[in-house]
Amino acid sequence: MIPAPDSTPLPRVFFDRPVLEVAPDLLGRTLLRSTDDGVIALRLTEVEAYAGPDDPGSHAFRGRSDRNAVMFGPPGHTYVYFTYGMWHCLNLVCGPEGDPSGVLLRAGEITEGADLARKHRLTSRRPHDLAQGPARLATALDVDRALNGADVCGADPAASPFRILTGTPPAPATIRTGPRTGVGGDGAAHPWRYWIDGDPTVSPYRAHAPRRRDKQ
DNA sequence: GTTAGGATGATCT
DNA sequence: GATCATCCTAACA
Repeated sequence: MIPAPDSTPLPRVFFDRPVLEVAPDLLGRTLLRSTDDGVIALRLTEVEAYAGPDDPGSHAFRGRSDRNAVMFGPPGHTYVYFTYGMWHCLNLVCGPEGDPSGVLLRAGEITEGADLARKHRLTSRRPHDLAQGPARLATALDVDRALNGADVCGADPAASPFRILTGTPPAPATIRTGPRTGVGGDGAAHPWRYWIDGDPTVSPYRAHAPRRRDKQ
């Protein structure tokens, strides 16, 4: 069977580029998540780039650790971390091996397997809520630390829990950029958040709000 | 429609 | 002990 053009898996060379090229290029692509219960397809609509060891917003900013080790590894693998005590977030490692860059997958549209995604997400009222926001996205796809370091470009597609398909990239004019969510300080200066303009699944922007430490 | 606050734990200083 | 690339609910306009 000859796969349709838009269902070709992206090869590793796709991710072996500067992360600021890869991130916008991921919009409109389809992330395939295979589980024992079925397949979920997600059309990516919002991502953020985390660019190397000098990016103060990046987990790799303070060097390599057990937690972020896969970011320093070869491109085309997942980086999954646990945050805020209850949520997971899913990233894709980019750039050549040794360059700790990655793309945070922030939001997308479930195009297949919505029932399965809904089962993973306990509270979601509307279809566009299912993967609207990085933690929701990871929850909908049933992603946790067990999937950290998974190969997205493995030789045997059947053996991988993830695959990214060519999909249908949006017209460049509809790609918007802005500051990243929740990144303050020097990191906020860079417009390294990318989304598809007007897409209902894009998460609402929340500016970085410094924690109040007053406790009278 | 908006906003404030609580939940919750690994990681790093 | 502070931080954190968040989400959800309740309360209010």
